[in-house]
Amino acid sequence: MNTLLEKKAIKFCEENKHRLSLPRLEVLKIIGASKKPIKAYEILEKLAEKIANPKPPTAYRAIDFWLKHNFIHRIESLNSYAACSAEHSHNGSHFMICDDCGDVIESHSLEVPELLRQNTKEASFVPKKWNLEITGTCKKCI
Amino acid sequence: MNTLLEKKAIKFCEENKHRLSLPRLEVLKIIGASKKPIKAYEILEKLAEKIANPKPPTAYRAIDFWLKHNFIHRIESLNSYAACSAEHSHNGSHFMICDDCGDVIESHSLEVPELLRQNTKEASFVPKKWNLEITGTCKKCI
DNA sequence: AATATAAGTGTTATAATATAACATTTAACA
DNA sequence: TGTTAAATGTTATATTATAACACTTATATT
Repeated sequence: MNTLLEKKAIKFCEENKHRLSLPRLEVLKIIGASKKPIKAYEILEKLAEKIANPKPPTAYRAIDFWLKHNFIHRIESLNSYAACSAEHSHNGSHFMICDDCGDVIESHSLEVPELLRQNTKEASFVPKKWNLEITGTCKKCI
Repeated sequence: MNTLLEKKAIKFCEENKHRLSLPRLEVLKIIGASKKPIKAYEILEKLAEKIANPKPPTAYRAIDFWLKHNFIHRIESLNSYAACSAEHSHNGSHFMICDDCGDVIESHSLEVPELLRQNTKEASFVPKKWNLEITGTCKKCI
């Protein structure tokens, strides 16, 4: 039984001639199944249930692969990784991180990219990727 | 000869009854004097010119102090620290990071905080801090 | 089918970043 | 001047991430 994310991954790898190896697939599944952003060494622990005695590079390589292709995001302030919840591919990300319960909400407001366009234009800066992280309190914890 | 940043720090510590200890002062000077964001262990190296054989916690404590009081920012995607270039105190930051030359430009556009206000309101999220990092190419490197 | 090649993985070791824990010192002030 | 809170010194270790190189796998020729 494949999730949407896995299907997307299968399709992507076929179309782009990337190998959907066991480490890649399992790492993506682990991140996709996690309710909250997950840390590299937590991924590695879970990976050990599927692959014999995996080492950090095995996890990091798969993480880097999915990051590069925008299947997952890195939450910088948490050193953690989360599946991208957008349908479309995008090269920016936007999170609200609750200090209280640790939940992370990914936002898909189109206003940020639009704002960036103007903003970086003024500075003559050519943007490639962007990341916005907001900490505070989510509605469940108010 | 004290820079503006140091004067601000002296005033702040007096007014708030914090100690402007040697590690704190020197760490702030080091970060303030750095043209580009500087890493904790680079700060530690420079600190060794002023303080005998300093250890990581000495640097990190001072860094944390100035972070907490908004004198410096942490550039998450670089694991680096930079003096805040704003006059006013603010609890958000906004950087453009050049992939090419490594320069980091701090922006003070007021549109981002305004956007956040609307955006987080919709999600019933109460924001406390925010950080926006944009990578790309700066005008010198285009 | 044999083979060349590029992509990817396995493995060992180590680098880079950050913090816990506890003893000691310093400053403020009752 | 003794008490206390804030801060530092020091040792050790936790956490996060990558370099380097040998080996394997898939693909695409010929």
